[in-house]
Amino acid sequence: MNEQTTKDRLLDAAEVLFAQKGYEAVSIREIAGDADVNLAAVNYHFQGKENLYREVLRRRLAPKREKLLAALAVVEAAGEDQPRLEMLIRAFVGTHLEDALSSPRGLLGMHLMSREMSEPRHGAKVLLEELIGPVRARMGKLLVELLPEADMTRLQMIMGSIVGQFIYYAMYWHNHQQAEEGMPGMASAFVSLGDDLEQYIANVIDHVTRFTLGGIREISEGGGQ
Amino acid sequence: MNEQTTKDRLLDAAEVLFAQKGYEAVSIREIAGDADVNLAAVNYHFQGKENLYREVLRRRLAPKREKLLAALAVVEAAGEDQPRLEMLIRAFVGTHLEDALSSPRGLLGMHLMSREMSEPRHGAKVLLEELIGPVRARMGKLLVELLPEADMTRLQMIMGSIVGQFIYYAMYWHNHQQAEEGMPGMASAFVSLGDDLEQYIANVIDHVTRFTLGGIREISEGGGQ
DNA sequence: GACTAATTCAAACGTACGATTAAAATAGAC
DNA sequence: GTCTATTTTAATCGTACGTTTGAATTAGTC
Repeated sequence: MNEQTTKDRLLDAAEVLFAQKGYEAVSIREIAGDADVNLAAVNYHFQGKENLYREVLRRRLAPKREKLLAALAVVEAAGEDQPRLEMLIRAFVGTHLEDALSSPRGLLGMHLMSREMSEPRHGAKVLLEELIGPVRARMGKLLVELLPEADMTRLQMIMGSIVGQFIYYAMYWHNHQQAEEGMPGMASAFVSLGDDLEQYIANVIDHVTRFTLGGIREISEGGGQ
Repeated sequence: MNEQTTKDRLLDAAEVLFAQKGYEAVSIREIAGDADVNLAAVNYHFQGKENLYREVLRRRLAPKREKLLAALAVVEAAGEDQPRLEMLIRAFVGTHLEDALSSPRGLLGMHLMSREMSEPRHGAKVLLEELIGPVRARMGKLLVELLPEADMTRLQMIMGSIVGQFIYYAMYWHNHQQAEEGMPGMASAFVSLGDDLEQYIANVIDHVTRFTLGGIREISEGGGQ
């Protein structure tokens, strides 16, 4: 009847719960219950809650890292006649967000990563750096190449502005979905950005790309200070 | 010897701990211990942990709301000959961040708010909306006035880009400070954005303002889609 | 089918938590 | 100084948590 192994059932259930509520708010009893698995299985297969969490992160983020590196490689290979800066931004934002659309569970990875970036958990910091570090390094190298006149601090802040927007829009969808169930008073203050995830993501990709390009241009033109 | 009331000691200790570790990771025993106060005082004065947290938020965010509304009023009063869009962005970002510099504890309010915005706690949602709702409403009204050609969705996304950057840079400082204590390996991947908070904040205000203005210009010029 | 290793299971362990209680101590009013 | 209301204190309650245990079950090998 159930083809999945106990280990996979646990990973699946844990992923949903961790993404929805955060690490601390989820008990392994709840995970085991959702996975229809005995409580002790968590410790048998993962040697503890913290490591289960790390495995959830790794499983979702490692493929995403590869997709991102591949997308950046395309930009690297592009000729100088092409709009490589726009390609770069769009590749970064688009790959991230389209991955979230690729499967019904894709969005969970974005929640997990966004949460972890805005508030790194102690036990997962090293893993997170292993997963996003290479992407950041490669993107940084490309930015240096495409914006040779900018110093390191400025490049760092540009990346911050991109990532900041990006995380915000991921969190926004998450919170917006949760807010809709039972908080009608909240809705009046929020203008809906669309109820269709696919359309929302397309909007965000387009907006962040153009907004970022404009921001970079403004900063680059002005020169120092 | 100690002039502060028990209530204030609790609020002060709780504020630091909640900002540093988040609501769930702090126990009322820890708060009472830091405040040098009996455990039961929390429930006597605040009727529970959740309400203590709300009072911490309220105490820090209510004055900030007033400062923001005052700053926005100045922009509203400005004549059309002045660069009101730039004034608006700078007022919003600057007031937020300069408040964080106004006292040694000012930064705590930013952490609390950023955390709460990126992941609203159930018990504090209504309070948060009461504190940031009026600011968002007034700022939205101003944006509509200054960017009459943009539709609601676009304005909403512009505000998202501003807030997203803003929260990211607040969190960044927070995490950066924590990362420095005992994670030297992390530093290699991060380019430091400065160790001086005052300089950091000045940089962020300037960067976010210019970046945002560029982004808005790019989006407005392009027109629809 | 017997033997072994891997897995699942029910039960319990120790701990930390938020909350409550009733007595003790303090402060304020007259 | 006495009486009352407020505040502080130590002790305890019930609960939920992550983890551990040892027996029961299943799967794999010859």
